[in-house]
Amino acid sequence: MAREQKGADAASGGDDAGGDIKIGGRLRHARLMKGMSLKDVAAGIGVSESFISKLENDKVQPSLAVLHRLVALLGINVAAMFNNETEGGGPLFVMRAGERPTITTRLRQKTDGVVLERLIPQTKNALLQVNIHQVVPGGGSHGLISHVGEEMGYVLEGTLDLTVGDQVCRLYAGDSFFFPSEELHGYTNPGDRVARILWVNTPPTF
Amino acid sequence: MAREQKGADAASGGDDAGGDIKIGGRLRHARLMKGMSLKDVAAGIGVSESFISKLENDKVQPSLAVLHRLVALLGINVAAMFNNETEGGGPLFVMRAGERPTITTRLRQKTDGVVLERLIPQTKNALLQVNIHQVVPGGGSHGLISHVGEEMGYVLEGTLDLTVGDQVCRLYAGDSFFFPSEELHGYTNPGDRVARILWVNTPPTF
DNA sequence: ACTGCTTAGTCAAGTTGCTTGATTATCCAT
DNA sequence: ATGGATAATCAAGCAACTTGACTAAGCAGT
Repeated sequence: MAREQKGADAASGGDDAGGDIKIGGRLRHARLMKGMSLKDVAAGIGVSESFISKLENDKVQPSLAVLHRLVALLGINVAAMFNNETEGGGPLFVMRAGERPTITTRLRQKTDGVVLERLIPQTKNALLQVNIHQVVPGGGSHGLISHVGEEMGYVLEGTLDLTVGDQVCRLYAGDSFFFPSEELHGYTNPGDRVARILWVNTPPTF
Repeated sequence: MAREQKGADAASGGDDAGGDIKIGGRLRHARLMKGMSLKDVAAGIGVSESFISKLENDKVQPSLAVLHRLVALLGINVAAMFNNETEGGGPLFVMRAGERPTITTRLRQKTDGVVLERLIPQTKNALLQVNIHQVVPGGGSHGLISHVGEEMGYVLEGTLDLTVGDQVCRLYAGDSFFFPSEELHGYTNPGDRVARILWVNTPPTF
């Protein structure tokens, strides 16, 4: 009686739930962004902790009701789960060295001579935000930004005085840094030539 | 889940071992940079896991023999424990240009002559994973990885042939790229000198 | 309706990574 | 020796997460 049975998910390679779209990774990302644990999320939407675990590992598909509560709690929208399309032709998006858009950010007058150069497309639901900050000598960003997530940077050239919390650190070309975005952070260029820093944020939303 | 910081023992009166120099934080940083667990380190130098924990929490001072094995395993030198540079206390994590661990990784696939240089510590639930890939001429990684998330890169120097899905693109110094990690991707270095690419993944949950 | 299959969701046990308290072993100074 | 400090171990515990067995609800097809 035991017939050939499975075959259903053979195409999608494993024990994921039914071969549907995989949203687990994005859910996990959004959760980690908010600094929540499985238990937090589970309690927040009224399901079990293990169920969230299975969701994030694509072992199950949530019902619409659950999904709705979930995205509401995580501060994302349902659309963010499904559009994995980068606009344009293929999935690969390349921006050439001289052809990237530069944004002169003078959010306030405190942002002296910082030019942002966008390295990746800014889709609305992106998980990454990467820019090259060009800071003129004496310039800097005294942003008292404090958002969730993590950020890191790599000094391409020049010198940078980076302040994070109450730590100040002078960075030179080739140095890299990392800190949780909750910390207040700002920077200035103490050198006498332009500093260029490749800066990575996650996530850009919220 | 806010991060609990405890921060009480800064005044050297706490339960740290003997009021000596505190090397725990640096040991932990070095360990995280290598992406190792307490158990890994403990097994690597032949002590118990809990002992490493106490070391990193400055509950105990290692013997010279243990310290020697420790720094050998972590790829640091004993001097790095005692020069009172910036790092140690706060949330900011800085890796100097020449001091980053390089991992001659043979990822699962054939990874010909690719050296990874880790730019940020590798914790379990990190949202970012950033490395500099050093690819020798003719070398490359044909990783058939397909995980959830996004990734991007920035060519620091050299030339790279990047394959994503069925697209192939030749990249030069200063170019940047971006694609969703679900796509199969690999790369080779078609040039005649080393290529260095700053590579960002999110999330590294696989 | 009934039967059977699939699957969202729960409960409990297991795993991992780390911390802590109690205990033993080792060194060093009287 | 002998006692005290402490390096190091063992075992228990905790928190975050995963996994397997189970329950229940939906949706087919006779």
